[in-house]
Amino acid sequence: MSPASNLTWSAKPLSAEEAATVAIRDAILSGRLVPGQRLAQAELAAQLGISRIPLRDALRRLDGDLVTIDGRRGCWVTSLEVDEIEELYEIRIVLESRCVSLAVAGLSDTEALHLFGLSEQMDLMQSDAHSGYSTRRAFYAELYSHANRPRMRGLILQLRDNVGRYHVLKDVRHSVDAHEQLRRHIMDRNPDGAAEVVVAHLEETRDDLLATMTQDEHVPTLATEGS
Amino acid sequence: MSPASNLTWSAKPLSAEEAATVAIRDAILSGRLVPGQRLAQAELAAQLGISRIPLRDALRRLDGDLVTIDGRRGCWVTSLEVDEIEELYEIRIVLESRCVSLAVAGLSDTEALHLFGLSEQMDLMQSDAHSGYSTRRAFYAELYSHANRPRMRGLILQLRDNVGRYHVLKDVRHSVDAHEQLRRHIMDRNPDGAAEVVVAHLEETRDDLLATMTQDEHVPTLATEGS
DNA sequence: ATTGCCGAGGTTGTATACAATATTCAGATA
DNA sequence: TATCTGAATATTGTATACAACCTCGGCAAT
Repeated sequence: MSPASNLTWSAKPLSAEEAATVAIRDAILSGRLVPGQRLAQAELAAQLGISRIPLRDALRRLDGDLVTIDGRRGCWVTSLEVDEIEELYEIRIVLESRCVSLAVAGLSDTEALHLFGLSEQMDLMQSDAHSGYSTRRAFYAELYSHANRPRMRGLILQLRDNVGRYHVLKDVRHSVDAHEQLRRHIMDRNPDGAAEVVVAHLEETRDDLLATMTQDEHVPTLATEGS
Repeated sequence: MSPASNLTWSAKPLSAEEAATVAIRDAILSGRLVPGQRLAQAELAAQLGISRIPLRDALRRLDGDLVTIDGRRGCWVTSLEVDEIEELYEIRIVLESRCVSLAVAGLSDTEALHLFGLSEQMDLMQSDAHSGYSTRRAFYAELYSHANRPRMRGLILQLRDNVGRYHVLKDVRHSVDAHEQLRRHIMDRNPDGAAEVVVAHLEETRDDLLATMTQDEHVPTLATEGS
């Protein structure tokens, strides 16, 4: 159809709003902007070298997800309470169990093998926390794409990002263990087994996160303390 | 707790952006703006009596849901293909079965009775299609609020609105039937039964919609024909 | 000491004006 | 006749300027 040289979506002239959107999203996901932090339009626009108009567009686009806008009172990085995190994990469990089941059921041989290799690479190169998160996200994005449910996949990745910001650097032993089981179910084309592993992994991850949040008693709410 | 006189959220000075958001959303949900219809900023802003800036904010807020923005090429009312509608119904089934189960399980006596009466009223006053949809939506919004899952409830209502625009005036016999069964399960505090009824009802509604869409062969895609 | 009431400062919302890009239609050419 | 080119037109993106509102001090009164 088209030459491979142009398949890279080369040199798209990113608009200021799109650039601001990815910049703010990346800053929030990487932890440079912490939950509860105020997002002043003038300051952010100056930092990004753009006007307030495209910045406002970007904030509106992220509103209700990573950013919370409260009318004329301003906007902050969305801060999640313990109850909300529990609920988000519940939604993830419902959606991801279905999605991984569909994905594994429809895998071809080469696709299964590709995912197997991707999963092994993922467990090997665990450098820092942020790149590790990014690698795991890419793996699940690839895996879920085989379910042929684009809206469900988008919702899942959105929920994942929403709750992933709260994970601090922790031991990933049971994560590696779960991935090994998942690899086996992928090669065996076992949808139910894969769904069980994903559900168990999500529950464990959720409990770990809630444990650290409650014991630290450092639930970020509004963070009005300055630098 | 608080006097009923002030519980109506009285006289909130709606901003131009909020007014535009609800106006556009209502126009799309009521069918005055059909799927695929172009949304020219200048024209819409003039109709609403506001500038383009708050209108753009409103469109950005609806983007990805009821409105599709494609860079500098403009925005349209989101048009759903058959595959997308099937997927949205699949997500609804997964989420709503869980949500109705949780809601019915935690119902008090007075709450159950209140929902029972609401459901009966709903089946009696079936005036036109639009107000009927609105009434049913209010019932499910009330029912699902008892599940104490605000994010899940919001997602469900959003999905419901997204797919509800495609329903034309049809016979509602099986709908009345399903509601009667649901009422019984509500009074009996039967979560599993309620979930089964909701799933069956959603599947039937989905099949009806897909049948009319495929037989009419009038799947709205871009609708470039003028008035 | 606590509560209520201003008023200055700062932040957000909105309108206008301009720049950049997509669309369209006329005309020329194969 | 079909297709390609290019300029005119229309629409969107962005910057600046101004208006409206919220916040946070201080001060007075209970």
